[in-house]
Amino acid sequence: MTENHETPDRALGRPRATTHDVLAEIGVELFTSRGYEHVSVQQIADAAGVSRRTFFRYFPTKADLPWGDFAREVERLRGELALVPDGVPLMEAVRHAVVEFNRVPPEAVDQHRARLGLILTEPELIARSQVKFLDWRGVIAEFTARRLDMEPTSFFPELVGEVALSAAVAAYRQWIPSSDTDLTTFIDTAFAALVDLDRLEQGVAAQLSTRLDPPAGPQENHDHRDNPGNAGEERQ
Amino acid sequence: MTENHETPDRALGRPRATTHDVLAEIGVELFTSRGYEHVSVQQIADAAGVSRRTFFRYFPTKADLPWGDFAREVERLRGELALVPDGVPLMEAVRHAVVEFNRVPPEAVDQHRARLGLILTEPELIARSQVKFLDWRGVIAEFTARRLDMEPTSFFPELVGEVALSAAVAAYRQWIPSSDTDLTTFIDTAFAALVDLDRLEQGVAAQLSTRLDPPAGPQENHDHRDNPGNAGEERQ
DNA sequence: AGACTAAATGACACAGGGTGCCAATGCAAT
DNA sequence: ATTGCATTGGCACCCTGTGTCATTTAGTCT
Repeated sequence: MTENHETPDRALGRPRATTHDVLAEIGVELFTSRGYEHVSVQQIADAAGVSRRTFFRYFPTKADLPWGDFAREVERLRGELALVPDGVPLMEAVRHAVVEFNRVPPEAVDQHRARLGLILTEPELIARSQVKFLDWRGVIAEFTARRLDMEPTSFFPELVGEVALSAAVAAYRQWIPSSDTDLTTFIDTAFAALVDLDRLEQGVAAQLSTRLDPPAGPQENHDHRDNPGNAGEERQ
Repeated sequence: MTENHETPDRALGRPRATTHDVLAEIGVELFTSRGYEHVSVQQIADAAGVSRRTFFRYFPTKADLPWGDFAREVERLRGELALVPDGVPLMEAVRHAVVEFNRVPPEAVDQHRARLGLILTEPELIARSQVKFLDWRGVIAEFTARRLDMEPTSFFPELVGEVALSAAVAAYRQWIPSSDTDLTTFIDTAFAALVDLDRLEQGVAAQLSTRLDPPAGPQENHDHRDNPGNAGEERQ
């Protein structure tokens, strides 16, 4: 879209005065400290030493700021899906891809948490998320469509895209305030619950929860493959 | 919230110059004919014979127009859930309530389709939907929380709320352009797929789809009045 | 009838988001 | 030095949304 022109050929014309990343960083900083509504685009532009008009050449909307180069992220998700062998069952494949997609390097965790906190808290950003996630859902829908031999806009592909995003968002919401548990664990648990949805009654729910509330005795091995969800905690 | 003051006690003071419904009707009409972005609040106000300032006393946002009195609708959903007997399994209960919630009288179908079409098509309205649906999800989460004996903001209640909305939205998207099939059928199918998510491979998907595409086989007359909630459940 | 009360409206001003337009800028190649 | 060109900055403009206040229009009380 607007992104990805950071270093195409670096040839001629007046040099750029800023970067998506710089603007995003300054913006998120101001938003978290003063609150989204109390920060004007003018202030962000000033802090970046750039005119207001130029800001809008980098980001189409003030609300796009915390998303950084999200188009690139969506491509990363597409890549994760492409890596999954054809033999893996549909939802297992989606689950694995989404989990891997949400693996963040330890040093970037705090910043990531801040961004997600903003995105899922501030009303105007919550609103914008629905639009930003359109492509995200689309990638899942495309993958599902290929698997089911259907059109990407038909019922089940769209449903799977929608549901996968639901699981991810619910996981984000729980992860944001909890500094102990790894994000991938939440994601993985969400998908596990998704697949067991029809058995989700008091007993089952409590059992699944034990994975999240830290150490309370011997965990029963809910074994999903090589257990991708439980990594990352001892990496600080 | 802002609504529900249409006819409280009808006492003293200057009489109202318009209604939520009138403004909404005019707005949706203009939006569908000229496109959301090309209609200004000023134009809507003019068409309703009201000042622009007054418009914003009825609706907090231009994007709230197509939603009508959504708070009342959310209460209706809460009511549907309250009617479900305690014995019914969780997802079955949610499914039934959402299906009933989405039953629209035949004479209101066209208008409803127009509104949903706007809401799920126009970017700014798509964005707003995320905020509007917050309470909707909350109602499902509360119900789930009571069933699982958990806090409404904990993981599984939020997940179920999120997922239920996903199913509904995916159903809406498919229903909008298809004038033949009843909305409740789509909703019901979506929930059926939800519960069978882990078995959703080529064969199963195709089988579930047969309910939607009428062409082949004995066409079951869409008599939605009878068997409301279990059109798709026949697991072993 | 006339004064009083109160809810709602309308007019105005203002901050902020977003866009179109055009001249100015600064670097590279000629 | 001149030219080419992508990018910037400044300006005007429309729109959304909000605070403020005088004005309207009823019902009610004396």
